[in-house]
Amino acid sequence: MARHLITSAIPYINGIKHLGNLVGSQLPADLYARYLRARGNEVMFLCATDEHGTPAELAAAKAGKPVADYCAEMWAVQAELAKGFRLSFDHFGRSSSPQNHKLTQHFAGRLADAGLIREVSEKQVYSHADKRFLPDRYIEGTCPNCGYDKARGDQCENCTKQLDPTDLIDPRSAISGSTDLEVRETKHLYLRQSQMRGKLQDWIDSKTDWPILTTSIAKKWLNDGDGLQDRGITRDLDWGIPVKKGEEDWPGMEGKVFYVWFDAPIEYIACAGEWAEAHGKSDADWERWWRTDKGADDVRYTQFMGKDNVPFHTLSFPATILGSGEPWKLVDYIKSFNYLNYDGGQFSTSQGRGVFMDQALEILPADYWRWWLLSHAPESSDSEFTWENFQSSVNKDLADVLGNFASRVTKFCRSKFGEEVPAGGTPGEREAQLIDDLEKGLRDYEAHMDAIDVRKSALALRALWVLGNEYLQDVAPWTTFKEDPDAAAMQIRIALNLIRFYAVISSPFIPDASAQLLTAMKSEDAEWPKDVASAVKALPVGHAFAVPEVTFRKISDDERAEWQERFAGGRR
RNA sequence: GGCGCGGUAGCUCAGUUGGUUAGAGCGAACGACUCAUAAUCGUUAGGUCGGGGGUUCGAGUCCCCCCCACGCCA
Repeated sequence: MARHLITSAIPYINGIKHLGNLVGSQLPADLYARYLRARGNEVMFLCATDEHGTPAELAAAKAGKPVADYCAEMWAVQAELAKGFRLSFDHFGRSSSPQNHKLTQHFAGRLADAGLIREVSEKQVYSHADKRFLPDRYIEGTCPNCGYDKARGDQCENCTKQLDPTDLIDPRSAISGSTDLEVRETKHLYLRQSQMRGKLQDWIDSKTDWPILTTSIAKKWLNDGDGLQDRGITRDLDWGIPVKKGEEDWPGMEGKVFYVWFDAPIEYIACAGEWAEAHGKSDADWERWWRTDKGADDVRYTQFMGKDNVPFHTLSFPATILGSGEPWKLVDYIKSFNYLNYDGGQFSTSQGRGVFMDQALEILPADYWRWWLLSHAPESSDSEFTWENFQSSVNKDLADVLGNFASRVTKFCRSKFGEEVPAGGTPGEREAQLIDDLEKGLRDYEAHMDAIDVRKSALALRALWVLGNEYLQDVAPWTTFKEDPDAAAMQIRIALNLIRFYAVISSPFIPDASAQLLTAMKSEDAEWPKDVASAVKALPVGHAFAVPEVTFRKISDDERAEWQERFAGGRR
């Protein structure tokens, strides 16, 4: 039994995430967490909302609410959706928590002491009407290059030219439209990542088992151009963690907050502190997950994220941790994902294109989505959601292969032997063969799960389901029953046990259906099978069961067409 | 423009350090079966592995050039 710390990239507080976001981090992280727990490991699975920054402030203003209230509400919404998708976080925290305030300030202080922070004076646009500094992309004006009148301060969308806010003709605030702008001098803190380049390079180079996607992104940032650049870690905003050096004030930094990318990953750690508080535990209880001097040296830490988050997790956050000089746990393995596209294009929040987490749960139970998303996870390249594919995958894999297996076995038994595991007969060569095949298949499945090969795991699991149908088809108890009822009883006894076996091993993918099947089999034995031979005898002769409700219903062509239409976008 | 990840059967994708007739699932055709959610099981068909050169006894797998898609950056 090992100890596993698992984190999923923390979703931004602003708005409801789409299925691409879900499959890019939270869902595969949950799969892995559930699997490791099922195998008897001690698991700490953490996630949180990323709450700071300008977008949250603007969304709150748009909703007419104080930003803290807005974040609290959106956190509740996201927590509820996470629950809806059965994401089994040990704690779902908030980057705005007191724990994260304290820890972020602590890290900044340590980094400053280590000489890894420098102060930089820069010019930024201040809006009198908005009473705030404007990030580049919140300044609009006419492009000096092409004359487009809605160019943003960072780039012109029309001609794609990169811009500086001061390049714009007739600049105005994208928030209020005000032209009462002023360029002001302001001071900010920069993390001297460039100083850490060697250390980070060595660390990345030591991770030979990481996916190419992960290391290639990290190496690009380390080596491109002049190499890893220092990054600003503060902003002139109200909403965020006040800049402090540990517990002390930071002269010259009054009224400023840490930039969201600096405090967000620290929330991974702070979240464990929130977990401890929420469960009445001590500091030692969470520190044993994060401090290698306090018990975390035997922890294996795995992070899940979309490819856009890789630079922060391979470079910025490790720079923070290494730079602190304290024995915090560094990540052991980063599992990163490509993007999921939607029906020939991208998911789009602004156009309402694609399926979002709340909508998905409105039309179908979580397991349907979990199965499709995980069995098609964008591991090696971007992948594509299509309704045809979703429909055929759900109908074939879940309804026909697994659901129907449970149905045919239980109904046959009920009609011939009644609703209990029948006695009689002796397993023979064919059963030995089945057990052998299942044993190999199970090992294959476990190997893929251990390696976090999500798609391959799904394929291997499905192959195990197929073995059951194959066996039934082969021994045909409905025929056997006519000449040798005892033999048929033995065959169906095995098959009934397979239902329980499938429920147990499928639970990381489809927890609700697994629970339903286990309930139908009236079994509480959900322990991961040590070997198949004993697993197919777990339900003894005479053990009562019930015919389960339809475990997975099919998606009709009409539904598919209707949903395709409904989520095509362009409705907002 | 630079860089990155890809371009493998109708569809979604596997293909370790180059090595016998390129694989899986779905879809298709045919057959078997009838317990079951018109489900299941079996068989078969289907690809000049984006294009062109090269290295090698041998390349989807290495090198060069080009084309296409996506992404990142300037």
